Amino acid sequence: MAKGRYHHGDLRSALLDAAEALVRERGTDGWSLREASARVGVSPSAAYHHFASRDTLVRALSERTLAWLGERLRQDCERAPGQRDDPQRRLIALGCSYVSWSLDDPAVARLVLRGGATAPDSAISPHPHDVLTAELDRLAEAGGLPGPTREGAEFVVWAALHGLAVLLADGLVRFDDPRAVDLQTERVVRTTLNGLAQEASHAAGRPAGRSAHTERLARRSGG
Amino acid sequence: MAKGRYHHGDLRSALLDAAEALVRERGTDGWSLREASARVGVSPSAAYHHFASRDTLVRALSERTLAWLGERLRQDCERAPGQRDDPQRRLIALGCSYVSWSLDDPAVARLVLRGGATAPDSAISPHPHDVLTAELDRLAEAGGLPGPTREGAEFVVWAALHGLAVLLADGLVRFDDPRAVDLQTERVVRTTLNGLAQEASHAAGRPAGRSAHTERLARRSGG
DNA sequence: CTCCAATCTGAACAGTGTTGAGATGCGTGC
DNA sequence: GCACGCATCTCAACACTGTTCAGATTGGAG
Repeated sequence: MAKGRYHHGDLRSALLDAAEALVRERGTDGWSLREASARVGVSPSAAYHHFASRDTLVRALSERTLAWLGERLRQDCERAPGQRDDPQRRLIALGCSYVSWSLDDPAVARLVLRGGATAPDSAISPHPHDVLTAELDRLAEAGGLPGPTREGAEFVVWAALHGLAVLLADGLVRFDDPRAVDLQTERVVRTTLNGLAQEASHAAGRPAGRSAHTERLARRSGG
Repeated sequence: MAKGRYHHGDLRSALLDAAEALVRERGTDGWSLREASARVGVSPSAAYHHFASRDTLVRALSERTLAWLGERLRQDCERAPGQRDDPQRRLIALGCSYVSWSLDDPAVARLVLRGGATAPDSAISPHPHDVLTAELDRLAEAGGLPGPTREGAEFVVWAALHGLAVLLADGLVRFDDPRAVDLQTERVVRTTLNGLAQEASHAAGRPAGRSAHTERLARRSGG
């Protein structure tokens, strides 16, 4: 469409589409702004009327994908197998959705998960992180996260899921059977949630002693 | 040293040093092979007698750093506070060392953790992953991972730690107080290990139903 | 129908990774 | 002590990149 026209119509999203396709074909960094422009049938400099720089384009693509992912996570929570209201099942579904996306679309996932798009403002809606937070709230209300355990629980669950997603997207971990990915993800979510729930009982023990890192910091600043 | 000499002496590691410094100064990707060569006082093409491409240089730097990190993790396990033989304490020390490194040297960490260096062969010794595995073995021998829980436990712990490290290195998560990082890391390790240890008792429940991902796969291949 | 502002083009700039032909000098064999 | 081979490095060039800017083109408002 729009072949031969001087004004393209919606060059902005056409460029985003081309960039996304190029990321899939040539890898996260194996493409150029000029290539994307050429694919859309437009001169390289045309892109600069829609994006301040190549990096801005990448960031925009990242935000678009992140919003799409947020919506997908939300939907897959609803479609969770078993009783729909089991908060743990929903979190497992969220995790599997997140991880399997990064495995099915690794190049794009690398681009997105590398950060930069997750800038503070950037009106990404729904942001994946917010979807996770909401599900954890649901679990807490159902009594799955007793006492003060809820606070900061996002970090723990998010780190575990994000870590698995990144390891898979970067190819640092491989599974032969695609079902193994789901099983592994389920295990990670279950383990993390169980560990969190159990936190209250073990809570007596305060973290004792400084870690090697804190030691280093203290030595450096003369503390 | 070696100023003005035609033959540099040890250009290979000099280039690695220059690249490492540039990564710290200008960010993970904000530097060029030419710049590194110039800094060493050598023509750009000289680098190609030591590295097949820029990417090879990056990978070599990555491997060098990974080996250094493995050694650091190993040492910080020994220097764990409290009783030196407590396997959980050792694992917490390992985690704090790993995470704090990625926070203290984020640009280099991004380069390394992005993968590619962790190729199957690449004689990285000691590989950080192997150090973790060894510590988990130690924990299992001490009875901390009952029954079949040990199998695949690396994935869970590694994912959680890696996730936290990557989130911090990419700036997606920030902590004001540097002590908070250690506390958060300790929480992640504790939670994960507790969750794993508890796995045996919950083990009756088999993973029920397919996730949305497996559903998609099944639909795609007509299963 | 005219004109404006948004949009796109074309040519140019500095800088990039990479290559190949030739200069240089270290270490080895005599 | 000396010549020579070969690893090492230089120089010049290639195609390509992101980016800029003056000017051509056009859809839509008045």
